[in-house]
Amino acid sequence: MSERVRVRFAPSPTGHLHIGGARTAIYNWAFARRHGGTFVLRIDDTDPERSTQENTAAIMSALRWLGIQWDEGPEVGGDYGPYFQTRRHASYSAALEHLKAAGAVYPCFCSAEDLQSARDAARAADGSAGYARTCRTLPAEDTAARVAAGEPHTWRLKVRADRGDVVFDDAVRGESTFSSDVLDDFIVVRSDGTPTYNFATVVDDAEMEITHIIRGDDHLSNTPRQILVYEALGAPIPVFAHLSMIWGPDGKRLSKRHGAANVEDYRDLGILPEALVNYLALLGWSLDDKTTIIDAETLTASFSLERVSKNPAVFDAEKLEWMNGVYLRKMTADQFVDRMVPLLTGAGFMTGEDAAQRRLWLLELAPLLSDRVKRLDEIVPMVAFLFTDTVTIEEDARAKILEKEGALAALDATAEALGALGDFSPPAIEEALRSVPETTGIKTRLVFQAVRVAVTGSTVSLPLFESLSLLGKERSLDRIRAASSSLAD
RNA sequence: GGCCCGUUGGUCUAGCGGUGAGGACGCCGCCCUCUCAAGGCGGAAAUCACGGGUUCGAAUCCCGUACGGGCUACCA
Repeated sequence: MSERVRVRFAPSPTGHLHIGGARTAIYNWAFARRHGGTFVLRIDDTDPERSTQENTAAIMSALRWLGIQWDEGPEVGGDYGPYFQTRRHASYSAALEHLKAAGAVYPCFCSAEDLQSARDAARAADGSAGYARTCRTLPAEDTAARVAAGEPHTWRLKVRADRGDVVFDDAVRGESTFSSDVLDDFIVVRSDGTPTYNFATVVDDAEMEITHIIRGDDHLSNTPRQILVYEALGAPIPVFAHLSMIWGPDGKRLSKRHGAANVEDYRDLGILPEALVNYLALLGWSLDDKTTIIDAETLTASFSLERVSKNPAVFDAEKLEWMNGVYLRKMTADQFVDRMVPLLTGAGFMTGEDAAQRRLWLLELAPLLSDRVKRLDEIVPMVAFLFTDTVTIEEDARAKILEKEGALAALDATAEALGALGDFSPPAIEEALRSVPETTGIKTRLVFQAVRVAVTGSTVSLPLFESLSLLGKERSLDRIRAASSSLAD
């Protein structure tokens, strides 16, 4: 592995960036960084039906959001472009010509329908499914004539009769062997002249001098075919590393059926990119026996294929959220405020201008939030009471607290104590509030809860003294008095 | 059906012939405490899928079985 490392992430833009794809990208990226190699992004858009530019843009923006920078690829360029398969036809036809000249490929005139029925029959008979090589033995003069006459045909790879088993050493799963009799003469170029996936990827990977192919498990069975293409092309065979799948809780491949399955779903839920990268990095790879929080720097300094686990992993959204909370708590107040401002303006609580003017106020609010939030989207409901003129008191909060014996007296006494305050700082408020139980004999717990309900509308809220201080004296008193008079009725 | 791959607490994992099988999430309890969190401490939770070997000794090595997954296209 002393050669220079070149790896690639080659998504097909048939959808947005999936969690599984994101992990594959992270592993490739980390591997490249670890070895001082090159990480290339290539868009495998050879499926014209489902590939869209919108998806390509979404994938790239998701990667950038994650902090996964590619060294070569769309928008950044590189010496091995173009980086879209749809623009690489010249390479594929050149490769095909090369194979034709070498006699490594032959035309097949079978129709898709015939192939299908032959396949069905073969499978029913003996379980085999490969192509019967009907056209392989056609005389060369005839096939040349038919091709020249424009008869529809595909091109198939002529697997050498003496090839034997295909054996390769997968960097994560070890030695894998595929028996030669499951290797049929598969199609490399379709009747419309476009390359099949197994052909296009190999041509590209060979031309781009990719040294390590780190990809999903679902490509494991394709690997022997691809090795055959490398051999036919006379290109060096890269190291393969197959990553196991990411499952939903039901043991099926993670998908939209399970809820959020795309990177941007998690972004919208208020997950931090560094938390998602951390979580995915450790979903199938480990640094040692205890590391659970790992930053990008450590990851890119220590990632290794040897420590990638072979078994599939169930995606645990709860653990991701816990981890997100860890990152949220690690942020400084300034960083946290930067993250919350868009949410507050988005909720219509304040304008960007307000946010700038009230920066100090926001900085006081931030630490109250960061300790009790796992996702950014929990912030808005938690702070809503600070941005409304009045507050709606929850039904059972009213029944459970305000209608209790002594609550009314507690509110009145609190209004009085607070009204006398000049300094409306949390410590001053605390002192005033603590005096209420002393003078009235009402339990502290009831006093505090009554005030909390009156001011926030709920029995659960941010810390009381700070909440009152942030709300301001006037609004706090208004709410306490309003609750009191509603009770007096 | 055929071919491949996988199997350590509910989940992610450590382990690479001799451990009381370690950590994390989640769960439960206690402490802290103005509610909720956060934090601290403690606990329950794994016959290492099962059955055979190999070995003085297997979660670790070998062979089967079961279960799960992937591939089996002129999709990627």
